[in-house]
Amino acid sequence: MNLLDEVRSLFRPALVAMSVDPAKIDDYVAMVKPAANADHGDYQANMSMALSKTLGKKPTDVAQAIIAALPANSLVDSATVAGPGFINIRLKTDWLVEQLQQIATDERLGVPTLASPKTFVIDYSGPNVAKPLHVGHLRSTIIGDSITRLLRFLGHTVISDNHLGDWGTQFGILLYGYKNLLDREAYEQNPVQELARLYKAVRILIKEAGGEDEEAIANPIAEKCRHETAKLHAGDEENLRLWNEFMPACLSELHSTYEKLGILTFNHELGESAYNPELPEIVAEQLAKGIAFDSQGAVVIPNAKGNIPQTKEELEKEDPPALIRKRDGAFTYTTTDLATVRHRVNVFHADVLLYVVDFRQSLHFKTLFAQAKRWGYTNVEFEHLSFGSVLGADGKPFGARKGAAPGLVELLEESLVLANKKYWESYKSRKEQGHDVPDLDETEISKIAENVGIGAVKYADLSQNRTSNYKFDPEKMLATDGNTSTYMQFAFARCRGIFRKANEPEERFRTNPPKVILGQPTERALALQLLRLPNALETAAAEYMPHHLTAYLWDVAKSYSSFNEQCPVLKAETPELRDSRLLLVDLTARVIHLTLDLLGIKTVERM
RNA sequence: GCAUCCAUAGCUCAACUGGAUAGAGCAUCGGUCUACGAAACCGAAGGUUACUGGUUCGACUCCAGUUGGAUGCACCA
Repeated sequence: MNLLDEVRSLFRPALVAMSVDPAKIDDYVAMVKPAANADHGDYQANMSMALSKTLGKKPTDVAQAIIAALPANSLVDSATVAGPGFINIRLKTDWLVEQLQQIATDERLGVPTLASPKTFVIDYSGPNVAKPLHVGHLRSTIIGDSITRLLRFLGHTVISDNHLGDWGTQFGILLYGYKNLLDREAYEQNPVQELARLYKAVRILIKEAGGEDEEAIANPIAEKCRHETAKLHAGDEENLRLWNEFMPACLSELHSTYEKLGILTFNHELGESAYNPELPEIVAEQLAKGIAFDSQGAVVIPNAKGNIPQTKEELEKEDPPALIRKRDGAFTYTTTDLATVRHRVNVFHADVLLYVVDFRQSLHFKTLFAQAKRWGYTNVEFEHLSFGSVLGADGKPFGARKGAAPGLVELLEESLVLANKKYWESYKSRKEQGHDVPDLDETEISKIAENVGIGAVKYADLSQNRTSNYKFDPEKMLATDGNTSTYMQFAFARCRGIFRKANEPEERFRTNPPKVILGQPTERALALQLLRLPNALETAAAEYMPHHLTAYLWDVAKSYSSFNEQCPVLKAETPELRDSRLLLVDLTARVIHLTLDLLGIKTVERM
């Protein structure tokens, strides 16, 4: 049950009755929204002003007419005209009470399952497996993880595929390092650590050899690394053997980081290497179909406009074509991405392909999607879910080339230590105040610190609009006050604390819920927020924007805190009121738990 | 040079896609605990939404231009 849709459904017949242009009714109905200001009621309808011209009446008269034409219903308490022609709607409290009772018995808390689910293939994280993850990898990984969870909860089939960078220049670096700088003993003891050391050591050598521009052709070390990569791609036996030896180590390192982050296991991890055998055939097919062309010794595909600009003048005016086979015969990531499209549609039967990748690749995806359509994938929806860069304190992006970005594992570790410290601070101050504070065992405390610490890092990122750039500020990321996961986890822990003290099984409130009494304004406000869950999830899913979930959580948790302040639960005046409030508390806990879970963040019973 | 994105309170960000008085959090100032958890609550202050025009009942949002920034632009991925 979606509150907003319920209200909107009343306006449709009213607008039809007023003979509004049928083609535009959807647009007008969409002008029913949650009230921007709670003083104006629960919902507001803004179509009267827009309609006034076509109907030739004053906006306020139009509003009156719409109100008069609303069908009989049990949910609207009052609909009044305000200002230049706004319609303010207040819902019947009795109706809210009924809805609360319904969602209490619903495992999905009122969120409907989709009538027509789709199959999504979502591509996110996609790290270079030879490098340790840094803060720049955080966004793709956790945004993708959250979108996967959300779409699945709504009922879609979501196949997650981690398109690993496992075949590129970074292996050339490892191969060069292995052949020239290896500490054999260290490698045998701990291959992952030694490979990481080699990787860093070679990067430093490259930097020293080439000065600022480490990719300069003149850089002898970089050249040797490229040579190793080329040999690998050409099937050189030794390099291939080493690649097979390195991969398990690299992957286990990567997976251990994912585990620390607490993200879902990928359904597939088909990296670049997986598609390598298909690439020659793909280029051949596209050439044969006349959708790829020889150009200057390479094979290219047209830009999104369908052109292949070649001269300097032409290239200055529009986007370049993309290479799918280089002059030297090697393939590019565009070729590989075309292979992934084919695989995801033909083998995974995707209806929608999602790519959670940095906004800097938007030109690449624009070109890729256009080519995929020319190739025949016209019934598939392509979405590049781009996100902004991670910026340093100076406001400049952490270029992958600068290599100065803080490591992800270190950041998580730092957050965890801080959360542990906060726990003991809280423990101490509560003891001093005479609270009855249980002495938890060490494993439980470290579990709490982990969930709070990791949650803080994830939430800080997910709570921002993904399209904007992201200033990496450890202090803000590790903050535990304000709009943070800690606040939500705290609200949840308080809910659970009440139930512990009440000594009541939650089951009673979920199988045979008591009648809710919405006497206090804070009770009603909380109830309304709880009922808005389906709407929040739909909004977040429609735009693949997890920050709508955090905004909703923040509203719920704030409403709960105010309620908690003003409405005693266990000491409520009557048993009926106590029951009513216990139900609200249980629902709040369930809503917070669910929404945090969709963000990939865990709750804790105590903190 | 061309293209994409961006510019909102001191700082970090919202604004449900064109609606009422542009909202939060930090930071600042003031008020709340013999306790259902103060990791909290209540309040104050803080704005010419970069600038200039335009579109219309109505613009942070759409259009044009200006300034400033980020990013991308054929053999890295």
